[in-house]
Amino acid sequence: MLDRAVIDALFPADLPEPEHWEARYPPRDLPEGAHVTRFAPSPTGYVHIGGIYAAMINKDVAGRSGGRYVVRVEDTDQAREVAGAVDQFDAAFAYFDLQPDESITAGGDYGPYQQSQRERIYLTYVRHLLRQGKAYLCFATKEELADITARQQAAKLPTGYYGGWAIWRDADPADVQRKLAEGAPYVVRFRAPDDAAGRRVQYTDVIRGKLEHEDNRNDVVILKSSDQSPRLPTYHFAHAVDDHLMRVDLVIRAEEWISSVPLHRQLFAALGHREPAYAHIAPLMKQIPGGKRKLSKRKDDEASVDFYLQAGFPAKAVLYYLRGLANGRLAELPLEQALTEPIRLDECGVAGPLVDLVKLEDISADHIATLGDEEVYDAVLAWARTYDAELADVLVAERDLALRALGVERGGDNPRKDLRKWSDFRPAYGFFFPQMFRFDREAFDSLGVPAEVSSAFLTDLADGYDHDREDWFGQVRELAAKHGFARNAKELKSDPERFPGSIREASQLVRVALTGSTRSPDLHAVSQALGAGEVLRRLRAAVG
RNA sequence: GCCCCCAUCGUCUAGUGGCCUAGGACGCCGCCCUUUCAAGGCGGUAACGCGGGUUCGAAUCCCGUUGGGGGUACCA
Repeated sequence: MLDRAVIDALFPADLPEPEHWEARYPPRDLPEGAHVTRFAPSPTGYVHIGGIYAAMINKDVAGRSGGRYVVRVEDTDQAREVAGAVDQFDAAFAYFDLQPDESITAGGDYGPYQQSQRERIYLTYVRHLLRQGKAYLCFATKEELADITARQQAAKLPTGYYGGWAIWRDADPADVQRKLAEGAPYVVRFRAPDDAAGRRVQYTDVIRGKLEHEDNRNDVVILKSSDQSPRLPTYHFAHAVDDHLMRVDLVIRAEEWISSVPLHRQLFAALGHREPAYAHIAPLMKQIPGGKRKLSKRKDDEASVDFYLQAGFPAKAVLYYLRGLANGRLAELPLEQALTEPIRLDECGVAGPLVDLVKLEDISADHIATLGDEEVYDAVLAWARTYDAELADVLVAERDLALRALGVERGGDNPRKDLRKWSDFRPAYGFFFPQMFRFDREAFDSLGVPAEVSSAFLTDLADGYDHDREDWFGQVRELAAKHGFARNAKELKSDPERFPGSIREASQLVRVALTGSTRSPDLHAVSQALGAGEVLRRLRAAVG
């Protein structure tokens, strides 16, 4: 073991002792049974939808218990850091109403909430471990490490830096000092307990129950290379320091961390910190040909929160869907109720669910159908301001028209469900606005009605158009008959040669003329929203 | 290679030894309604991965196997 003086010389002279930080971050004064949870994203890009999922569960469990929910940014990997990521986190949390009780922006008594600013805290504990011989300096090079791994693989041994393979674990202090004098860069490794090899450990996961593992025997790196500044810890060590000092007592995180639990427990024990309870949630998956895999930031658009924001899925619909994934019970409840019911950890599934966008759209359409016209208008406008500027301008200029359009067949017992997300507004309702209306000649011609018949029919309709007629559709019906259309599809079918089409085709001519599409809400309602002038203009334009 | 997690209709799931002829929701298919498109109503399709045990009895317990997922980094 190195002399204390040698160890201390490695650190700033004014570095506090652990007691200082203990006093600075005292145990929280919280009611019995309250939990402190956290979400710890790394700023390597946009937020993953799985992150929203985890954040939602963390926040719900903490809030429900009367505890605290904190967001801590894990920016210890400077090489992978993406600028602006933290702001994106905040924007995503705001959209989904998942604001933390404590974070970089929200503040709090247990900060800083960004690991790159906690260097001195980590150094205190690294020095503490070093002085006790529970950690040591390692000068192994990349090449040496790769060589160790290769030899272990060849011998079918577990890979890692442990036991006899750990070349600096029991190095002669003189050799260490010589390296130090040379200025060779080093990392600090945790000294796994000597009796760890072959030992099995058990712990109880809040979601999965009893879990058993081989104990950790790797001397993992806890402090990254000395040739970097600031000196930052690895995830594992930061977890053992930060979650203790932030007084987090319930760690809810993704399943990929299960294998690290034995290590984490050793770290907590070595530091003399009380270990938190763990709850490992199943990762969100994606269907791929022949199976499924974890949603990947790189490969899958729908892994990104941006995807949901851009498409304009209402936050509540996404939350409702996610809650249903976490607790199946909630999926059976009405949305508003599911949003307020607690998420229970012991009801969380252990198998990774597939993200089903079709289901999400269904949920979302149902939800939007319950919204009032003004609510939809406001939401579409808010969405359009960042994702469709042209639409936003039109919405502002034509507020009344927009509201009338949204009023068509919405509300009541059987509302239209043609909006699954805000980006559906333009294709579904855009035609209402003269600025965005495009007559579709191709759709018009594809109806198969001879041009002279359709022209005569629509001209006739326009000439005698009665906008306020009580039986509005009656005039379409009458003129269709006058121009030789069959009264119904059956009649047309009985003698196809005799008619230019049926009342269906006649209706569709009017529909395409007025809406530019063969699909639209009720024609009478559309005409009323449009106004007589616009109806006539479109009728005549279709005639050409 | 080594370690770990998981396994019911296409999807999310209910199911904790007899209530299971395996239930619900979404999707899908069909029919009804209808001037179109949605919506809605009604009906239907569809699953316990496989092999051994234990038991009077297993989707449920045990073992094995297969399949999927994850870890094994100075990424988190």
